[in-house]
Amino acid sequence: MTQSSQTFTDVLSDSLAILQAASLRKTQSRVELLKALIAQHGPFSVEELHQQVKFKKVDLATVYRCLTVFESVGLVKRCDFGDGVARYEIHHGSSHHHHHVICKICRKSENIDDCEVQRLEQLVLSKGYSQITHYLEFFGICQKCS
Amino acid sequence: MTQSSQTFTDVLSDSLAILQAASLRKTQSRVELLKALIAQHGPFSVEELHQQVKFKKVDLATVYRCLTVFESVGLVKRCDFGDGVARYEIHHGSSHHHHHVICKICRKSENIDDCEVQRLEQLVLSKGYSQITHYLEFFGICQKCS
DNA sequence: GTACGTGCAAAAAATTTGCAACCAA
DNA sequence: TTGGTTGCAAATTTTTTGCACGTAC
Repeated sequence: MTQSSQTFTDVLSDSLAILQAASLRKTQSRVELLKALIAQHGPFSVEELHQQVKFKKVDLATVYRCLTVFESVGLVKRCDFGDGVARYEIHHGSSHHHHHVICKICRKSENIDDCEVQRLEQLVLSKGYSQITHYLEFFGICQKCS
Repeated sequence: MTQSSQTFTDVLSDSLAILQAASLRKTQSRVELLKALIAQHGPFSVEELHQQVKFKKVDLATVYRCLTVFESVGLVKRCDFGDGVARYEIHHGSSHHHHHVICKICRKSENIDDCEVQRLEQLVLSKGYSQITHYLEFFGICQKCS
């Protein structure tokens, strides 16, 4: 697993530290969401996350708002799997750059840890763009579905 | 330009042939949409396409329905730029595999014609997935916006 | 105490669907 | 003729926003 070098508790406290460093309050909603994001390896859709936290009285609108904030401070990464639903996964110190393979049928994803795309970013740089990032996803049909 | 090896007319008639080969009718809405998709290099959002064809009495729902059909026969490619809006670009014989750089601010895109990612697909293949495709987009800020 | 955040409800944006009329083959 | 398509309207789905209240610091 990508994030096994740190325990759940480590990642959570690091995440909370990032929140506080950004002058963001440690509210129950945010803590619950972070716990959900860290406990299982995402990416999760907003709806999936809401399912996990709504019994703690966390509203769907709050989920949207928290995820937006989390993304702005780099706590989560937004992923788009081409189906019109935004997904988020936790991002922390020991979670390195990676991509996903998404099953075209069940929509489950698996990590792809290799990435040779940095070189291509040079090309983009030479076209005059700055602050370049890239987004790479693989689509296929997993064994269970085929 | 990517598709300059064929003229507008060539690409349009090829596209219409694909439609007919798939037993899909050559309706005015579909022709107008294809013309819009071919005339300028996309990708276009559904809304942008609708703006281009609505004076021809093509309804927004029809745009959605046509694009879904076009995608299912490989006439267009769906692109997600991570902003929750689906975009489509024409795909035809002489339009080769490519990616985009998307400006984080104006959302305009430019083609990236190099792709070395095929090798990575081998890795995905070895994980038991079939019918693998990949999706790669670059994000950055273009000169005009920075 | 004072912002910042939240719940709730309503609005907005994006997409899908039902159905009668239309039209391409 | 006739079944695939469309326009229109309504319904869903996804996301955002306004506002008064709650709460972290």
